[in-house]
Amino acid sequence: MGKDPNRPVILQDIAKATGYTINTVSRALKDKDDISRETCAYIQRVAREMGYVRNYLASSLRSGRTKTLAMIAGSMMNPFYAILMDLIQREAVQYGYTLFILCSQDDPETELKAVQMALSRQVDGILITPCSFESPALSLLRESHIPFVLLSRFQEGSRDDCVYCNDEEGGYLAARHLIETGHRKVAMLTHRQVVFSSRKRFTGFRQACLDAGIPEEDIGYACLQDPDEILAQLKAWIAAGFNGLFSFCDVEAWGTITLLENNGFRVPDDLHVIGFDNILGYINFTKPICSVDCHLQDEARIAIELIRNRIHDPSLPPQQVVIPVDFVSRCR
Amino acid sequence: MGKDPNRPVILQDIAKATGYTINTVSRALKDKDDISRETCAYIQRVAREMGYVRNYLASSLRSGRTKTLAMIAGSMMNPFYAILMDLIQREAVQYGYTLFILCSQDDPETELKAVQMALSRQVDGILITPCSFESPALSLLRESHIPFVLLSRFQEGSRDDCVYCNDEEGGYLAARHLIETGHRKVAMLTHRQVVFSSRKRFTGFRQACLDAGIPEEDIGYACLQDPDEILAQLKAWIAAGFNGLFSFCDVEAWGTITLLENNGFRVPDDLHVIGFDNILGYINFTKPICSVDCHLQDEARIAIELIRNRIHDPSLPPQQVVIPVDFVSRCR
DNA sequence: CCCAAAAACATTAACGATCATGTTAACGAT
DNA sequence: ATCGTTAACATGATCGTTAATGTTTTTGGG
Repeated sequence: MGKDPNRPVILQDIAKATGYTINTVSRALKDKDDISRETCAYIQRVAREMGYVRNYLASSLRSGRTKTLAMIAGSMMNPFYAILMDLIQREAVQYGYTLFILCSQDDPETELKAVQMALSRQVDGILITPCSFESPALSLLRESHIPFVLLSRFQEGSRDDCVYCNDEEGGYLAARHLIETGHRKVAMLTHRQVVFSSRKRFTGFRQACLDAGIPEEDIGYACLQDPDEILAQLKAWIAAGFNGLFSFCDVEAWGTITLLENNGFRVPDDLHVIGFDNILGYINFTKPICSVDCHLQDEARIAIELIRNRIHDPSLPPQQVVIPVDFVSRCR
Repeated sequence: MGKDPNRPVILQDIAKATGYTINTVSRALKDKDDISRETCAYIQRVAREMGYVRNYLASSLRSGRTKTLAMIAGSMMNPFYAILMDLIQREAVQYGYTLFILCSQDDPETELKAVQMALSRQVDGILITPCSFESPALSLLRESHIPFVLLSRFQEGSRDDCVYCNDEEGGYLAARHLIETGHRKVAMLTHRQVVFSSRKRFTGFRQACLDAGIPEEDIGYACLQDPDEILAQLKAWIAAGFNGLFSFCDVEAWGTITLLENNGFRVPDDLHVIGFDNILGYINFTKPICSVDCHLQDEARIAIELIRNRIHDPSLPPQQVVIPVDFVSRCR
């Protein structure tokens, strides 16, 4: 006839146990200031003893704030996103936020569903690296009037909140490093046309080459996905005397290095391959490569800062933060 | 005087628009069977047109099920966990679950907070790779009567639901591979004493060696964290004629390989290093190594299956699933 | 043609918390 | 002594949805 013994403790139980009302208990547990010191301490003690855990569903439904964020990224199999997610999670938890994770697998339809799911969950804000800027998910997001921040993505002329690194400067630094270490025929390789980042990085890359007096024909660029095509391109470059390669990112750089080594080439002797993101600042199980440090930890910190600002004041003007980069040399 | 135009559409709005009651709308949207076909279709159409998204807070509060799961793992910077998370997310979404992600940073206190947070969020179930089996988080979890599944963790004699791979068999296969490829002095190296997995893998490893007639003194084992100590141990082994190394996992194997190569050794010529987890089955940016495939995708699938079973029927006997492993050779 | 049963929808009461107001008593100032 | 103020708590409504029942209306069997 008794109640379920496994039923979680609710405010009502504490109210009954302490003789105060539910409201007073609620306020006491939130350290509101119109409860006397002793009552507050007493209620909190009893709550702790009874093993009370706040029901966020009820709390959020009433208050309108869930203290949850959603992160929507392509895939956690890419260490870049995984590391970013880890950093963001750590940052979010500092402010009492819990993080939903949704992977779009770089598929616009899945991404749209992810946004819908996040909206369904009444998240306070969304952190997203959209597949593209034509993504329907992004349109829905803009219509929904829910705070969101674009991670590592930036569209010229957009009014979305975003945080991204100085890609152009990064490309410039990358080229300058290659040039300073004696490479005079250099190229950039990217797998997927990640809008803007890729172009920006090449813009800076090219500029540094021109500034150093390298002629146009000695500045290579290719956007390829198929390993066979990539290998063919690499062979062509090497045959043409190219000896420096700037990869779009570290992950692609390692892929390229593995590809080269598996095909009898030697890195960096045949081709000096450098990357972007400086993932080695966070993990340490791969071959050391030179890279552009885009300070992911800062990006995570700022992303949370931006979303908090936006949640706090939806009328803020667009917040667009560019993170400065610097070059990390790991040459022998 | 009008209402907030950005206010999301709720059942009430649809009720008003269609002339039915809130309840009917709710039931129609859930395809319940005591609403006529036409009414159901009509309501769903209007709901879609009005851009209705279900409020999970209210829904969950009332129904008692949140359709959320929490995954608690050490860190997403470790690709092993990141990949597992990605796979689990994909699997979870198939069944309508949204995933909270919580990182414990392998710290028992943070882990405990993560569990409390998950409980606060009223998740339907928790997937966790606990720091240790003495973890207070695990105790809380057991007391809370909330469904949970241990990932890649198993404690002899425990009655927790869990899914893990056949570590002993994996170790056996690893050693057999080393032996078959001509290595007669072999060792296993592990960084952290991950309870059971590590011991089990060595048990199998050692057995395979003994079965092949390798004497005890030619079977090495070390559990070290400090890179300097690891390097010293590796040097000692190599000096003693050891030429085969079984790393606890792929990530550690790559770390070891990088360490060796940075110190003038050559892999696999000086030391053939193999790993565990077959992460290369999911990512492809690192040096190819031989590894034991523990079928992470199966683990993810089964984890979700187990948690769903447990949610559906809390009285089920403990479900403990061992995933068979096999060896993937990537020798040149 | 009556009654039982089913179909299709409505009504009411939760779920567990928080918000906006009430209420009471104590206190100091005038 | 009166009034206003504040401290400390209580009351009632509400968040948006779903579960448990009601209430009609229709249908079919004898």
